[in-house]
Amino acid sequence: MQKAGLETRELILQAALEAFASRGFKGATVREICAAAGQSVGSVNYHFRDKDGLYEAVTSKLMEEIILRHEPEPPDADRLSAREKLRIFIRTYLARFGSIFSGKDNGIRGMFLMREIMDPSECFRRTFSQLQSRQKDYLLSIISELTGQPVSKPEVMLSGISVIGQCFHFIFGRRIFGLLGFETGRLTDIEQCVSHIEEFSLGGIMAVTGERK
Amino acid sequence: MQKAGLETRELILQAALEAFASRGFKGATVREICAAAGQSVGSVNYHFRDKDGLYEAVTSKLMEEIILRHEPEPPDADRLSAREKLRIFIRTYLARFGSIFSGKDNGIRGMFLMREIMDPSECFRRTFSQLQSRQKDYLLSIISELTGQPVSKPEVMLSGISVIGQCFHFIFGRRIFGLLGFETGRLTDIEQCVSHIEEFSLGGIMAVTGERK
DNA sequence: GCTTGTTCAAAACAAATGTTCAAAATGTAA
DNA sequence: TTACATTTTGAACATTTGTTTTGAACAAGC
Repeated sequence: MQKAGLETRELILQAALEAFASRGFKGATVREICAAAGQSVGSVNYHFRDKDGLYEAVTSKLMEEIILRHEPEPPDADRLSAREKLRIFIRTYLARFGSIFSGKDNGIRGMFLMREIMDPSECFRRTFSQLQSRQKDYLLSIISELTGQPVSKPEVMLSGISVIGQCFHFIFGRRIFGLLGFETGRLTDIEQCVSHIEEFSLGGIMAVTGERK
Repeated sequence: MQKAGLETRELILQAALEAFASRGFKGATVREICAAAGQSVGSVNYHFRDKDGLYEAVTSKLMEEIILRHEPEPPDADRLSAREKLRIFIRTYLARFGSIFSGKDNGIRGMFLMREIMDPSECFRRTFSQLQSRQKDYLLSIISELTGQPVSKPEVMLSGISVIGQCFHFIFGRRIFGLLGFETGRLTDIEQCVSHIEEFSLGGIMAVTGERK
């Protein structure tokens, strides 16, 4: 395998990610992708067999990148209080998904993920499920530690959904905040969002589980 | 205009909604739509000019239906306490959007909406923006009344996003709860979800705005 | 230098898809 | 019934699009 071969492969993958993200699998054409990559139409057949092969390559590459960056538990978790862990969890969630949904590439990867969430391919389903499952377990353990209640308690699980729901909406909602009518200016400061979600969630968790801090 | 004409128009609209929702604009073909509606290919041209016209008809009809059912403020709002208003707001949100995202038609309308959110047409943008804006205003007024703080306060707006975020995730998350790894069985009881979001949000709002109930 | 395997470009092909149109069918009113 | 408007049909057309193929350019090994 020659160096040039790998390079054009990457060029096509990048162009394909953008095209699939913004126009979907059917909407994106291999001609358009190859043109954007400065390659000829035949190159898709050579490097990826066909359009499906290209799509799968894009998906698995993206999921690999994401899963590499998404270790839910920080390495020094042992020395942190439950409250600190919660704050770090929220910040990490916002930072990581924030960069995916509105990062340097204008949220292209986020668009791609949303399309996959709505209509998941096998590769995505497997990877994402595993990713989210670990994240959920860690979050529930934090809430459990915070409240002294077992993770099996309904209130703990429901609180977990509430926390994730807020985080997700602060990220995903950006795309539709123009529609939602919220003032979006303040939300550029991630740390302020983190502080809000932390305080709000702590108050909510305590209220739901009947504990007082 | 004859009666039969209106009828086939509706048949095509229904089939088109399903096709567009599950396969997107590009993915759905007019042949497939017409076949599902038991009509010939030419009928789209006759009733809707072309595929774009059909799509716009589907969108505007759906948005009309939705906007009719989404008056945010209940008629007897004056006689309710702020807390009751919040609970009703949450219940209404879950019920209405719940039926859209997982109702009798298997969430087809929700799928269509998600596609529009990601890549909004002009008709959708206008209608949805107006809808969400009224909903936001009403929610913020509730929170303002609840805390005695003006709606302009950042904490009030942030709390609004937290409440909406939870509601949205309890609905939308169903579609990906299988992926998320949460136990989804309990969530079939809407009233339990309402109670949780209400308690959690009250605790959160009070914690964030520094009030005690 | 010759061969071989790899990479790439462009033309060619076949299938699909949106659109058009003229004729047929159907319904309505006189 | 007759005449007219409305609706439906399905074949035909032009375009788009995924795929295949053929040959050239290029590097590496003998």
